[in-house]
Amino acid sequence: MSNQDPSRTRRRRGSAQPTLKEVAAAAGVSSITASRALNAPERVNEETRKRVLEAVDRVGYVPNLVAGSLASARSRFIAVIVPSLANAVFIEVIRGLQATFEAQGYQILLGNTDYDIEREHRLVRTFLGWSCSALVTAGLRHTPACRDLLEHCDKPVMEVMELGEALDLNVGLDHREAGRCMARHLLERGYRRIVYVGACLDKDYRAGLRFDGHREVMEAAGREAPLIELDRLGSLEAGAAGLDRVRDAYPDAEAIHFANDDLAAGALLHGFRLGLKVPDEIAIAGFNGLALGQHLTPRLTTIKSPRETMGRQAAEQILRRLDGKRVTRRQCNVGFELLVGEST
Amino acid sequence: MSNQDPSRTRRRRGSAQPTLKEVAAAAGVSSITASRALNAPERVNEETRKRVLEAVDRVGYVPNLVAGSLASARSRFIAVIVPSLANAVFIEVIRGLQATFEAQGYQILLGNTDYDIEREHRLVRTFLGWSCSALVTAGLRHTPACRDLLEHCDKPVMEVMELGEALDLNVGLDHREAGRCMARHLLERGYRRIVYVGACLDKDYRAGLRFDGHREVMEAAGREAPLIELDRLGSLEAGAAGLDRVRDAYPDAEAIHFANDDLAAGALLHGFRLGLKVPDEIAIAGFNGLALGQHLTPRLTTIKSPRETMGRQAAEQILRRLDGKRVTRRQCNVGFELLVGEST
DNA sequence: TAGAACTATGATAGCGCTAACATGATAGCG
DNA sequence: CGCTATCATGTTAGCGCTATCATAGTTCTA
Repeated sequence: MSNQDPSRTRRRRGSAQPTLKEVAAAAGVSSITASRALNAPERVNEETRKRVLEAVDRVGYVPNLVAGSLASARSRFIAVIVPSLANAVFIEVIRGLQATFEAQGYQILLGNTDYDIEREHRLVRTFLGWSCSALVTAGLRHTPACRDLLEHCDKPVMEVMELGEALDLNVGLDHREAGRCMARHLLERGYRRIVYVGACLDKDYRAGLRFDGHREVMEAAGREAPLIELDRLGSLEAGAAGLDRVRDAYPDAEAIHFANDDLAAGALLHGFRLGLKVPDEIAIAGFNGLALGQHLTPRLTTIKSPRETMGRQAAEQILRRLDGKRVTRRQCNVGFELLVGEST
Repeated sequence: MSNQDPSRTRRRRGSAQPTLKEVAAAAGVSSITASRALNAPERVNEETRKRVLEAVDRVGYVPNLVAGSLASARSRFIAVIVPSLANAVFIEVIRGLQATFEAQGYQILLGNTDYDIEREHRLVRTFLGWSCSALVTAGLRHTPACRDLLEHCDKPVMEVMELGEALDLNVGLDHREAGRCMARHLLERGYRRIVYVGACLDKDYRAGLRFDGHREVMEAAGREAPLIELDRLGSLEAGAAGLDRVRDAYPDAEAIHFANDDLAAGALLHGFRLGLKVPDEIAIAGFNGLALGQHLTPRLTTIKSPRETMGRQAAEQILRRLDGKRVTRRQCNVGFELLVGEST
């Protein structure tokens, strides 16, 4: 059986949507002129541009960005990779990135690693496959293969959240120093038996860095630095459990340095339920500077990091680089601020 | 000055990355076989597949998804459009969507409208331009042009959060009924002078629907339904301000029905700072069932909606549709649950 | 054992757009 | 006035992949 119509050429129909060619025909110009009218208006006569825009409306044209990206070998995608969406901290960074990038016509591709650097690697591959314009990832730890990809992809790579030996661009803060800062504060307040409570420090290794700073200061002061590690990531429940575990394991503890505000707030609220006097019976400190902590009674002592700003700064640096400007300061320390409440 | 080598054809270099063709050459097969080895393994001999995969590793091939999408006229993108990233509610829905879609190899394209349906329209255009496989948007309200795009794009369109006259698929809950439910609860508890406090009800119109339900029940009971509208969206600060405004404007109010838990928790915490007895002096109720409310003392009475589940269900329905299966039940009510705490 | 059905692979032609080069018209300059 | 510079537009050839059709070999069926 032969083809019913051998003269008919092979058929393939894409999206059935109107294409630039049709717009061009409707406007009486070539398709490249239509393309320019949309993407580089200054290169086209005012009159012509108007005609093209009218034609766009008339035929209901929606640009095929996939085709455009393939042809130009670049997309207006920015890959953003974070370890978790459950943690408000990352959401705020994303918000800063998003606001800045969207205003410049970039679209964010969001990836979630669940604190797994293998998944990070997979996400990086995928996003590179989308010809993203730049990559933003939370943290400095990657698999060797992922490192390799990032180093050789020839796109701006931004590592946010922490400072250190970065691949390319880096906006963040010094977590070890933040840990030291809070430990010093607690010692200054006169507390001596201080327990650090973290959750999954292997995953949330930045909290691990803060603990390192904490321990450093404690040991320099000739004090021990006991650690309790919870097995669930930051949540109010986990914080409540943490308080119980400290009271159980270290009945004479005077203060608890929590790895983050979720845990600390959970402990504070739990302490309240138990009728515990904070900070007289036990002092509580956190990290992040979430709004919640500042609305509790007593207000939570914590360290505030400028997360949305961090996102904005990261985005701005990347945009500068994408505009062809050399970025001189590749590393940017956004710092942090000790907020002293009544909980310590 | 002529070209240095006129015989050389026009040059254009894409990403300088290895392509499928190179992989194919390295594996000694045609590029289409290499393509199949990666995308339809069952259509290729076991041996051949292995050789291709080795070649992929050898040359460091990263698939160009843009080219693939153009050729196949579909991408593994799912567009997700939410009004805000500042609101934990949407984040949780996104989490549900993300977990389900990512497991199936789909990538989420996240868009944020800032509660502006014009921006929603722009985002829909952009995402359609990316040949996304499906669209998820929070809510049933769109500009007419956006409606039109969504109706004619021939892709699964999922409207989440609320139930109603949907374009295509719909997973959500009945906000009006939720408002009724809480109003009934407050009346049953014996409160009579009840103030509803919302924030930007024109934007957060779902909270407006809940107020409608609330008012309906109040009026049926022969009671008034005073409304106080704040000008900042849900936050602890706004909730504190809301409590102050109610005490100022309605000194004899017995209960406050807040539009969401952020406001309610803010009020509860503020009341605590003021030394106000809740619920004796004033009862407080919220909506959402956030973890925070359940950790406060007194526990917040609220209505819990299964947000992550909503995301998962939405994703599953879409996946079913994308797999070619007809979805019979286009509308899915995920319901809600009244959580009675000690705050009422 | 002829034919159907299936398996494994390949050749070819796009997908819809834009980079690179080309062209013709007009303006600017000494 | 000839020459270059600039502007507005067009022609052509891909970007890297996959849909479609084609082909040869193998297995199954009656």
